[in-house]
Amino acid sequence: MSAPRVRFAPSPTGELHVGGARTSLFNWLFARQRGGIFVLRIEDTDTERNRPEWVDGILSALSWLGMEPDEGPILQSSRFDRYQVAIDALWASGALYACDCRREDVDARTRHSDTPGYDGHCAERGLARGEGRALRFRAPAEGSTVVRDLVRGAVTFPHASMEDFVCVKSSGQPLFVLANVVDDRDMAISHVIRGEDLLPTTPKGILLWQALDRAGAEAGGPIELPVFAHLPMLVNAQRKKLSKRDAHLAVESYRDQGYLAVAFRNYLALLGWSPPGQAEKVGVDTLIREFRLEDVHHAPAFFDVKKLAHLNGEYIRELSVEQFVAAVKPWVAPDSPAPGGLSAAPPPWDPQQFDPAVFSAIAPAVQTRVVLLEEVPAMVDFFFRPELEMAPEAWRRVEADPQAGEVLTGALAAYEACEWQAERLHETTVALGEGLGRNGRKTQEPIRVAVTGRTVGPPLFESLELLGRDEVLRRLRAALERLGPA
RNA sequence: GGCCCCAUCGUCUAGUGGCCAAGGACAUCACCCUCUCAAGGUGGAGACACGGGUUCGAAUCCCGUUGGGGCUGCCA
Repeated sequence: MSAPRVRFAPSPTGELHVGGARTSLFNWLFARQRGGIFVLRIEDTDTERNRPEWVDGILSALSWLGMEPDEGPILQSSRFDRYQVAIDALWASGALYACDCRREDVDARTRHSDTPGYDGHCAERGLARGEGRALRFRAPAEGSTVVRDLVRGAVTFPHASMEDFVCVKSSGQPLFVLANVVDDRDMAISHVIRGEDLLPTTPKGILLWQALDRAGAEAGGPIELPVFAHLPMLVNAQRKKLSKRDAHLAVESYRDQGYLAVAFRNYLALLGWSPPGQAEKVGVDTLIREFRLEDVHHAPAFFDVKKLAHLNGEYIRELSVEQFVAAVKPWVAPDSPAPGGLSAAPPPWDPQQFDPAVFSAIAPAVQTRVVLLEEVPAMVDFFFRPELEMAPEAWRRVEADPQAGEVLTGALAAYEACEWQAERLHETTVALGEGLGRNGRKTQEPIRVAVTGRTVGPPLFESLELLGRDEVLRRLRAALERLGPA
């Protein structure tokens, strides 16, 4: 069998959303596995509601995920002449008829009918093509069309339930089904891998395909029908198809939050499919090697951000410190502009204050404590902003601690003399606590809050070491002052 | 309403007639580790929608019911 040609064919009506990304991934995996070609086609026949600039977003999102198209983007809006040829051939062969019915007239006629949809009013009127007249496909009255689907098997659609559907608007513009079929023929697509929502329109496409064969629309004669594979939908918490209304759908927003592309891609692959064996965290090589359309699950899947986040944490921890530091750079020391269309939130400090050496030193401790790259700045901000941001709830804990003053005073004295090294600071602090009848856990808290402004954060004594004696003492004094006389 | 698809722990899934008193992962709970928080380790709770068949044997096959979803547009 020759190398397959597949396509991802989004309509640019928004940013690339996770459902589209999953569809794209399965197409891409299939192509890579078999040495095929992955085509990106932009379905923008509806000129009313498409925005050309969205194409850039789709491209950059695909690129982020490592799924660069081998061909394209090909815009349907640039191919109207091709559709015109197909429409003329179809018309000449009698596969189409003109219709000037208005929607409300059709509705009025069919309101009490058993068979909803268009009633074939214009089928035999012999109307000429022309302004204000749509073109409908003459659907067969009997028989059925079978969709051969790699994930679902053979699905039969009786023609009796199919209306004479419109495939050319009264404006002369082709509708999705027609453009889709003409493109798949022209681009020699061998496998149509897309969302299950397109399954019901597939028989229409097949009928159009066969009509095009009969009409001799292309010089080369009949073209073999592609193999279909309809992927289960991605649904929201209400089990409804993901729509633009659902929040947190844009792939770009995951990138901007600091999800790693490898993690995101790995997670996407787990939606509707699973690698053999027990491991879910698998590299792209395994994905490409093991992916099987035949093994794709049939039921819809919910996009679980919690699981994605966990996977992301695993991938973050797997990074070397150097890789981690490089990956976080847009969040802690942004260049302008950021690479790859990334739009990271600016760090809460003056860039001048950022010290790469300090950050690199604390990075290993940070790496196990974040699940998203965007969480990093808040975890290390106390290093890089002289005016400490004190979390109110953290300070309340200090105020509620009757020994807080003693701990801080004791620490101030002990740290003035102590060797400035994390392990020494640890021992010193524990000793200080013992004198007050406190364990290490209790002792470190007021100090941590005084120095970092929070009750949680990176290991305290390493942080103190990095901050330096003078700064630590300064913050301890400030906290003491804020606490007031005991 | 019509046509079509689907149905295993809360979630994502393994399972293709006996290896399943149903396995893994996330989430959750407990414990261990521990300077906080994480990470890590150990353990727990947690599902075959229901009813009929077929079969020596069914989560796996068939039928029905119920439930969910998609499509039904001169959107894609």
